[in-house]
This record gives sequence, structure tokens and C-alpha cells, in this order.
Amino acid sequence: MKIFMSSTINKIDSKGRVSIPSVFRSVLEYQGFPGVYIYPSFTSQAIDGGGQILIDQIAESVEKMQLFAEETDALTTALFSDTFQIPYDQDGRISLPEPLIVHANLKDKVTFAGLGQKFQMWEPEAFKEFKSQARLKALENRDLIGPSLNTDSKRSKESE
Amino acid sequence: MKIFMSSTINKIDSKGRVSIPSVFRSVLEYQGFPGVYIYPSFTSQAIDGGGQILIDQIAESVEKMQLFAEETDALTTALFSDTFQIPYDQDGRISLPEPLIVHANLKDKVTFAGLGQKFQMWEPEAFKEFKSQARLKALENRDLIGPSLNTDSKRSKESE
DNA sequence: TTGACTCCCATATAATCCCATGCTAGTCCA
DNA sequence: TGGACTAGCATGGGATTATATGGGAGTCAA
Repeated sequence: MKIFMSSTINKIDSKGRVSIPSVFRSVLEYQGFPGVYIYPSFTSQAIDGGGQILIDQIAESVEKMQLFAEETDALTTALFSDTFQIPYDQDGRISLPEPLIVHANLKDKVTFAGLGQKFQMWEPEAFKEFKSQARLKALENRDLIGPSLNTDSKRSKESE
Repeated sequence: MKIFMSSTINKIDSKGRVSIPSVFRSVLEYQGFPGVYIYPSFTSQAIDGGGQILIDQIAESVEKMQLFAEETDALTTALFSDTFQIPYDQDGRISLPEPLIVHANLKDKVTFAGLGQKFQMWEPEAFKEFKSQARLKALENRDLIGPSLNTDSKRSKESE
């Protein structure tokens, strides 16, 4: 499965365009739509983004909640009314909607950070801050995560 | 099952390329992707690496979590934003991302050390230091590991 | 007509391709 | 036993391609 990973800092040019990182584009195209779905993060001063799969998952998880019709409407409105579907041009660039620029406090650079099934766009300094916090939290919860965080020894059994 | 073992020192050339050791490549290709997934170790000044299996394990343990939880963003950021998926070229070489070079303090050589399901890349002097520590720890904890070490099996040999 | 957006092309830098070289370990054969 | 041949691997470097970015020109709608 292809997922979003790694992070890069790209420039927002004088026309307000920014390149979607090439490695992200290949994930998005693999999902079937050469563009992004982006919306303001609920919990951070960042932009959440993803491809077709992310949107499908969100829609699906709403359905599973088995709400009354009007509640579902309210929820989906809340989720999707701030969501933009933006195809990128042939050079792989989009121009960011003004409300999202404001929400993430973007200036002339933006960090694209892969989070697996989705990615985020951050003002670069704010992202550095968030990431160092995130690493600390992850270390505290290392036992939930599996082998990746635990560097050495106790599990170095081998099998044939 | 094929795993990463033994260690070698390879050179980082003037273009920043380094050869993935041949024995590691055969493990990686066996896992289905002719390339590596690498990220900064959470606990050492080293680069952790692995193949498809390692990344699948991580992705799987994350998928069980909730979609909009604030904690999930932090966790996936810690796990994926510093992880690079890098296919090697037909000569078996990759070029290392700058952030990882900095994290591991690499100059012009790098030690590849097999750790079973994953491997690490170290600045060679730092690795020597780390290894002597690791030996001590392993001796202290020999009873946790199982019978193989105590019966002095043929496969517990190591080169210096 | 103006402003926002897209299309198209140019360019610098970085990444990758492709081929050559040298080293090492193993093998074969006299 | 020793020497030459061979194959696989790591490495060096020139040539080519990909990527991010800048900017001119065209399109569309208000």
C-alpha cells in the first residue's frame, strides 16, 4: 500500500502557487485523482490533506455512526463544507484557498508532512515545534506501536 | 525467513550516494520492494531502516486508531514524517536525505548493521562505541533471549 | 477591464542512468 | 599447490532526466 511519508518544505510563489511534492503526487495518482482534498485541521493550526481514499474513509466512518438523517447531514456538513477538492496543474502545483492560508498562518513557505493515510501542511517553524512534541509523545507510548521504536536487544530473536 | 544480519562499512561518495550491502538487498527484494524505508532512530544517533514488512507492521498498528484523535496526528507525525521510502538504483545505491545525515552525524562512511527485522546505519566510530555497550547489555540479559546463546550455537558469532 | 486562475515554457539544481574500474573471493585446472 | 581465470560487489564519474520554481501569455468571469 502506498502512503504519505517524509516531509519537505516548498515555496509559495508570488502567484500563491505551491508544488505538491513529487512523492505525494505519486500516492495521489495511485488513488485515482491527480489532485488533493484539503481542509483545516480540527486540532492544529495546519491543513489536513489527502486523496480519494481519505475522503472515502471519512464518509464511511460517518455512515457507521448510524445517526439520524439530520444528524448525519449536520456532521457531513461540518466535515466537508470546509474541504476543497483541488486538482494540481501539469507542473504539480495548486494555489491554496485563502481561508486555509489563514488557518495555518502560512507565509511564503510550507512544510508538507506525511502522516500515512493523510498529510499535513504547516508553517515550517510551527511544524518543527509540533514534531518535537510528537516525538516525545511517541516515545512515551512506544509499547503501543510495535517494533519500530524499540531499537535494541530484548526482541532480537531470530527464526528461520 | 530472511533477516538482516552482520555489518559492513560502505563509503558515501562525492554525490552523496551509498551502496546498500548486497546481503541486505536480497532481504529487501525478498520482501517485495527494491529499496529501503529509513528514519531517524528514536533512541540513538543512528538511522533505522527496514523493508516492506517493517513499514507494514507500523502502518497496521496505526490503522487501528481513531481518525480524528489529536493523539493520532502526533503519533503518525512522529512515525511517518521523518520516514523516507527510497528505491535504490540499478547499482544498489541510494542517496541519503540531508536530515538523516545530520541526525546520524555521517561523514564519508557509514556502518550498516543488521538487527534482524531491521537494520541501522551509523557513523562507524559511533557504532563501535555502541556495539561494545550492546554486548554488555546482551550478556546481562542472556536469559531473556532463549537457549540459543547459552548453548553457544554456531550462529552467534560476530566479526570484528 | 481587471483580477484570479491556468497553460506553457525556461532554468537551476538534484537525482538517477549508464558504463567503466578495481577489489575480493571463489573456482578450476595443470 | 599455486596460479590464472571468473563473477559479484563497491565505487567513480560523465551524461541524462526529474523536480521545484520563475515568469509570460491566454482564458474566463464578474
